[in-house]
Amino acid sequence: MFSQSCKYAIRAVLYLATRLSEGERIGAKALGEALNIPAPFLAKILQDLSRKGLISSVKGPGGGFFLSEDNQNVTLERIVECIDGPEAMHGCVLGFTTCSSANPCPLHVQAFAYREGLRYQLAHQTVRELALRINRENIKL
Amino acid sequence: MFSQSCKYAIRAVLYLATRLSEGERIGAKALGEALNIPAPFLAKILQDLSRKGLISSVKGPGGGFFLSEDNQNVTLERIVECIDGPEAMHGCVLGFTTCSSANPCPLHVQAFAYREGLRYQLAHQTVRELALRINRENIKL
DNA sequence: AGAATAAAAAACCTTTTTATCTTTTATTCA
DNA sequence: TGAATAAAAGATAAAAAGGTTTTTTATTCT
Repeated sequence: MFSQSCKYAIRAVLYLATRLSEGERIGAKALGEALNIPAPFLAKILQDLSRKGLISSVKGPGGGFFLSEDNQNVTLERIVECIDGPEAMHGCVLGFTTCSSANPCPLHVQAFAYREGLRYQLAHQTVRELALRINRENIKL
Repeated sequence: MFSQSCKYAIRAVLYLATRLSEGERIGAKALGEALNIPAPFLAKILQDLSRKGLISSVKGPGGGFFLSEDNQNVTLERIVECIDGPEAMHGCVLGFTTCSSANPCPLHVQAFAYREGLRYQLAHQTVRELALRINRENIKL
């Protein structure tokens, strides 16, 4: 469903949203260690996200990655799009180019329900909202 | 979700189930052409399925791939397992090793509910049953 | 028996994904 | 100002997925 990079990206952003206090920043290395993700690889991913304005960063001593107020209003869907591309959650499960409810592939109904359900969450839930739930329900990253 | 190989495998098996009459067989080359799948690559996949007894084959002139009575009782889940491995539909969406309903990842509830729906179909629907529906509803492959 | 056919098997190549390493640039702070 | 820090950028490496080619083996049909 999601590429490895995309999974890393989601976990990293949620870490920034839930574990960093106001004004605090974290470097790629420390974040990699905290989440058990290869740090140089994670750095690449964070730079992608930063370039597209989904997360923020500052260079130099005391610098690192963090989320601005704006960044917290980003939906998970945009993060997925940024890393896996806009088609990540839209293609047919069986790879049919013509698959639709009018012209369904053999697994269309089940697959569509599954994916749309998840996609709805990703599209409608912001990082901020999800972060609140993670804290409230004490969910691990 | 499914690898390219797995998508090809499912389509190929469903072709055998719906387009071949009693006693008929089809070669990898013709099947590749019919389904728009690179034939040599498809051949390898078919050989995997054949080795594990999910489809049948005979060599030599007039030979090719086909489904025995037994083969038609195979579930799609077994085909997916054969090609993508047993964990294909079981891992956490975010790649957490510890993800479960007791210890959920941030997307667990949504992802789990919808994925189980699809998995249930794959696990309980045989190739024969799906083939009937494909014929009844005139679904394209 | 021998030619033709087609799967099985094995080796190989290409592309994409995942991961690492090195250099450069911007920032802070002493 | 300059040393230290950390992101940005780019180049490289390793592994996996996707795809092709070649050789071998089994079967059929003349």
